[in-house]
Amino acid sequence: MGRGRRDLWWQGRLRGCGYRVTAGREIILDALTKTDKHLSAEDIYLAVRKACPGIGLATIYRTLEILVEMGLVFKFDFGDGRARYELVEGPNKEVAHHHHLVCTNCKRVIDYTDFIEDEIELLAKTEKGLSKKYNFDIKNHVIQFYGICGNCSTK
Amino acid sequence: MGRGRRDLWWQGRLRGCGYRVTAGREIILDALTKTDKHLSAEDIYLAVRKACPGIGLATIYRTLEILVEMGLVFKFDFGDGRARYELVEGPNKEVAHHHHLVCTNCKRVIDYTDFIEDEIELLAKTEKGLSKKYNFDIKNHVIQFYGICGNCSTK
DNA sequence: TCCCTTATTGATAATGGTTTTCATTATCAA
DNA sequence: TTGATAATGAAAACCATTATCAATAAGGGA
Ligand SMILES: [Mn+2]
Ligand SMILES: [Mn+2]
Ligand SMILES: [Zn+2]
Ligand SMILES: [Zn+2]
Repeated sequence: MGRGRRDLWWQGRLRGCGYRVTAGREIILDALTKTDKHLSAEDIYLAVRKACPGIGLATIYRTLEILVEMGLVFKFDFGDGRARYELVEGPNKEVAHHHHLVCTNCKRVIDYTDFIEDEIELLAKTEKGLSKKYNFDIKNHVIQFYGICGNCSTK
Repeated sequence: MGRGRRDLWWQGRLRGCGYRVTAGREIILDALTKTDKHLSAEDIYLAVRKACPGIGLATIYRTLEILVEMGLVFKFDFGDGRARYELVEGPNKEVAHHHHLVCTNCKRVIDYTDFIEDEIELLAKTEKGLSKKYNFDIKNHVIQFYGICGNCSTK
């Protein structure tokens, strides 16, 4: 396992898109890599402040916008009034592709990877058909199930 | 085909949930029934003003919140900074269940019903499995494909 | 290594969709 | 018809996100 200077994998992608490599961008990407939660911009802001106290919230938003545009990060709306961000894929694919169960009552979000194989297969077929019929270049997809989680239904 | 007083189908549901039947609610539901577009609160406000000039924007928001909670209306986020609303199902199912293609460039939204049969079948299976495993009562789902539409890619 | 161009940043104000407040009005059961 | 109370409109408040702008830092070239 490589032990060299860490987290170089995304630097090339940033530079390739004409962006500069900065401490803020490194630490934000770091925060997203280290968690399995669905962080809001403010969550990231607070987490990142420890290692980089001077950072501004605007930088968080600007960086996230870039990362989403580059396809490194997903931006989600789970219905709680703020956007949530999640790494698409880690350097060695530690983050698996998955879909979401969203509780409309407590806003809890459950990642699931069960049944993903069948879904992926169907999605591939559907994407191909839709791309052709609607002349639409599909980049990614969102599948979310909404309902009431176990915690909320027992009350 | 019945010809009696129109649009009574939702009145029972409103009352059943403890809500009163009002002119505003009727006309808002009417606007949603009459269109195949994905209306924002302001779109509805402007459309409804013609028939009900005194109505306030706050009433639109309050009514939509109720309709979403009752399951008569879907609330979507297509990434253009405002929520979009769409009738779940008309009185006689004029509105078919469908999914969406969303252009991340121009924000255009395409409804599609192709491939829906396979999707529905898979979703039913997936929902059953997820409900049991995660003790989650699934009420509905969202499937959206993101990408670049034909208009945007030719430029 | 130093310079220079310019992308990036932090602080702050502005924006704008949505929610809240509150006094007035309308619904509907009795 | 009446009374309890839900619903409404106008306006202000809220608050996540974006824009502004002067200061700073990245990095290609000398
Ligand atoms: Mn997730
Ligand atoms: Mn639609
Ligand atoms: Zn819950
Ligand atoms: Zn487009």
